[in-house]
Amino acid sequence: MGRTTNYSTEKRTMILEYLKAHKDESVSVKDIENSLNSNLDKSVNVTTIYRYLDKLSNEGQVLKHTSENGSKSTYQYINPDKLCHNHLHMKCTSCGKVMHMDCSFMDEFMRHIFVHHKFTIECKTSMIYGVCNECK
Amino acid sequence: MGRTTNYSTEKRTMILEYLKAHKDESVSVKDIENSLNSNLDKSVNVTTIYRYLDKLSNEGQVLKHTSENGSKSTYQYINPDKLCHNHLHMKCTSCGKVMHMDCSFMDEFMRHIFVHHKFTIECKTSMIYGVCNECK
DNA sequence: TTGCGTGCAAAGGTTTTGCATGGCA
DNA sequence: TGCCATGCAAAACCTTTGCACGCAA
Repeated sequence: MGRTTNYSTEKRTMILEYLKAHKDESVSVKDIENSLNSNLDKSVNVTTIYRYLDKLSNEGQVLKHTSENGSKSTYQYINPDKLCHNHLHMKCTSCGKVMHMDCSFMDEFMRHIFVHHKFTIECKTSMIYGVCNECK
Repeated sequence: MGRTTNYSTEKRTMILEYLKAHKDESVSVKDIENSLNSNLDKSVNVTTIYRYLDKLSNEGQVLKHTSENGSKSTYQYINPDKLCHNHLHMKCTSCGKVMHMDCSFMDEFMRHIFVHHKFTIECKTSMIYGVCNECK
């Protein structure tokens, strides 16, 4: 969790702002690229996006998920105060929204898994897919 | 679920037997390829493996998962009598073993998610990662 | 000035597709 | 015989890496 040097650059600001603006979703590199490069004068290279996302992911500021039936990873900004390693996440396969399962039942669930299935869940990399209320 | 024509060929038998022999794990195409092609006289092409896995996946005979921090998919054979769309699965990131969470608590969990989070889980594509008892 | 950030091109790895051939039913 | 299965090569993607240059501190 050691905070490394963190230059503030225009490109990084653009990427981070996109992530913050879409904090309810888990977005792909393509999403970011397409959005940022619609402003033709201010473009960001894919490599830069990958590297910065990787950095943010290591610092715990975004969650990285590699899932669904493409081989594409998606990334989601998380509020610094959210303890995302303590609860699971549910992603709507229709609209892409990601919900935090941060309720008391989560603890019960983890305990059950641990006691009855002898399995220690790693929330950070797990993702539950399904359909949200609005999309039904 | 409509059963399509299903030719029985030597290659398919080889692949299916490998899957059955590793039904506790979710295996990659590379795994299958490497294993089958250690018999130098009887080799199977990667394309064939992909196409057959795709077919089996559509028929519901294997679960396809695209996860973890590589962009690799893994596949797991499931017994025809297992109702894998009714429960979640837990995969050990260390040994690759996949456990079926088919217990009564699962229903309770699904109900909680549905009632309190207004979210309908799709078990087939979801995967919970963590570490199993033996690997701890 | 120093070291990190960025872009470009190229490479690496996984998965898909087109096409001709082979093989089951 | 009529399809489907297979292999090969190539293409399509996503992601990573090397290297030279740019830029924040």
